[in-house]
Amino acid sequence: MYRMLEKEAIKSLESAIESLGYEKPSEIKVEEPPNADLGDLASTVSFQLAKQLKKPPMEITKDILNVIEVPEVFKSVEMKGPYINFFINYDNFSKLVLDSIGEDYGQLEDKNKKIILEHTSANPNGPLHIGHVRNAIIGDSLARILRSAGYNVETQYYVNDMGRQIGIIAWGLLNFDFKIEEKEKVDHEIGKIYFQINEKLRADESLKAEVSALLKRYESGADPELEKIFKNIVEKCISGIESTLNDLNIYHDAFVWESKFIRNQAVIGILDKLSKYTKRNEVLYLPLEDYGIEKELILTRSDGTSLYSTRDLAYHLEKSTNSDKMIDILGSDHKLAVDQISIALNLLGGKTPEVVFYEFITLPEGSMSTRRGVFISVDELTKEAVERALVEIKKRRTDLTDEEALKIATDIGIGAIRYFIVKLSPEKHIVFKWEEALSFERGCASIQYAHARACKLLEKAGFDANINTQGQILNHPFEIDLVKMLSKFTSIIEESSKINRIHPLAQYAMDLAGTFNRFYKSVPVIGAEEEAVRLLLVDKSRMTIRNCLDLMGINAPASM
RNA sequence: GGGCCCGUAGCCUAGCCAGGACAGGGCAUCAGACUCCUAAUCUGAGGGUCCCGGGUUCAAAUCCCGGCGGGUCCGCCA
Repeated sequence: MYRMLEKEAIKSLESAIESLGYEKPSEIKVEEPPNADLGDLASTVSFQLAKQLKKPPMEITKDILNVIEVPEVFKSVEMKGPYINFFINYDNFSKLVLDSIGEDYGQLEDKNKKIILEHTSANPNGPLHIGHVRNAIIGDSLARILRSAGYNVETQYYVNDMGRQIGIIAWGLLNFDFKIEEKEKVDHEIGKIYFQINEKLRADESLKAEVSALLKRYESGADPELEKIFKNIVEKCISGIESTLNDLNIYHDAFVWESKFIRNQAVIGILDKLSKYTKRNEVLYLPLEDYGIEKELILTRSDGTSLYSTRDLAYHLEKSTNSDKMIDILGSDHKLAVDQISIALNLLGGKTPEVVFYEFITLPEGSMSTRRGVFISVDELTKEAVERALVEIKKRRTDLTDEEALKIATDIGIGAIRYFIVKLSPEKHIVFKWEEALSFERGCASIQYAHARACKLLEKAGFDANINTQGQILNHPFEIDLVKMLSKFTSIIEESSKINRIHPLAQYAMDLAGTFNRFYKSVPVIGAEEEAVRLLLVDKSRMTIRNCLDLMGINAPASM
């Protein structure tokens, strides 16, 4: 609804400028004035025209105001200095906004486009740690936003089952008496084994050749026993990872194993197609100087085996064929690799992936490493988050059963984690601190709290959606603020989906909750003369907050 | 050494791509608000060389150039 306002304002400005015979600027923008006294939308078009017309902006503003036709949704258009400011007619607008909000508010029209979004794709050599979780949360939230914006989104986890890491684990299981015993969560067990085998490899460098030989044997596909061993490790580890992700409300539509692209000959086919561009010394490589990249893309090792990039190329080509658009979520350390792959992909006739890069999460003492066994696992983080939330809820509610309290604490704990990640621009480096990651005041919990308040209020009032609001209007300033805030939801979704960024949603959710809480605190609902229309406003707020949280993968408990 | 990213109150951060009205939030600090729909809330206050220096512009946190500080990449790793 907010977008409609902007469009109406711009349209009226355009026709005013046209009727004055001025040359129209290439783009007319409207912005929000710094405070409500200055209206709801403002244009600086007079500044833009000043140069061309050699007239002071103030005079241009006067000219425009003389001829402008005020669109119906606005009460007036006024001159505020050289700015042209629009004032909304809230009697009409409020009704329009309330009418436009339903249970599925935020679900935009089908765009009829298929997007394959790859995220997480962590190596199956141990549990997810808090570095990986940034990828997963960004990916899952973006997928939700894109779906809401009307895209058909398939999320994929690319499973690296052929990498050196898995080779190391397999080699260790074959040569020492390590066993996957599943006494604890299996991905954690594999992570420990991986760490221990690395210790042995560090002690004796010559053992690395044995790992390479094993990888070569696996890639050849000639050893079904070995295949079983690799598959077993990877499947088990992925099952642990998947359960971690599920705890965070993250579900992938597909898991795509990279070995598939060796077994189905896709990699061979690609090497063949690229052969007119590739060169060979000890290795097969694609020179990229002509494309402004100094570093060549290596496609096969000197022993003839493929590399991650080679397989990834095949994977991207498949995604390219099966979608209108592909999006990858990747750590910014992959920037060079993506540039390289993209060029190769274009040579092969594939599309260029859109990539969301994020910076690392590090610990105060330095970076994490599965190999060195230095990391905080996502499972630890989740457990801690829920425990802390449970302490908070027990402080406030004595009427709940343990089961009810745990359920709410889970929603709050997970919400805190996801919100902590979602609210930040991905290009910001994060130094992980428990207190920052798991804050419950003015954090995600306060958004969930606003929702719970709305639910409780409606319940108490015995609200019925078919309520008659005849003759009641919203005119309290906090009601107006809330209406306006609600109306912005769809434009935030549209905007976020356009730029593949999720943090505007987080900001919006916080602003919306704040606006609702202010209204709740100062405007009585039950027993008021305007009770019906206010209840309706509360109900629409409830839907909007819930749907907004859902786009971030956060549950909205009805009671807290 | 070269490429990319980041630098905004004690701390975290939005705004930067598409330059516009006194740079928005949050945490922390201080002062207030529960006989009234849940105080995980709300109201108010203090706190800023928008890293530094040039430039472009009527107008720069935002664009350009040059520095400084931090991160990251430059593997026959993924």
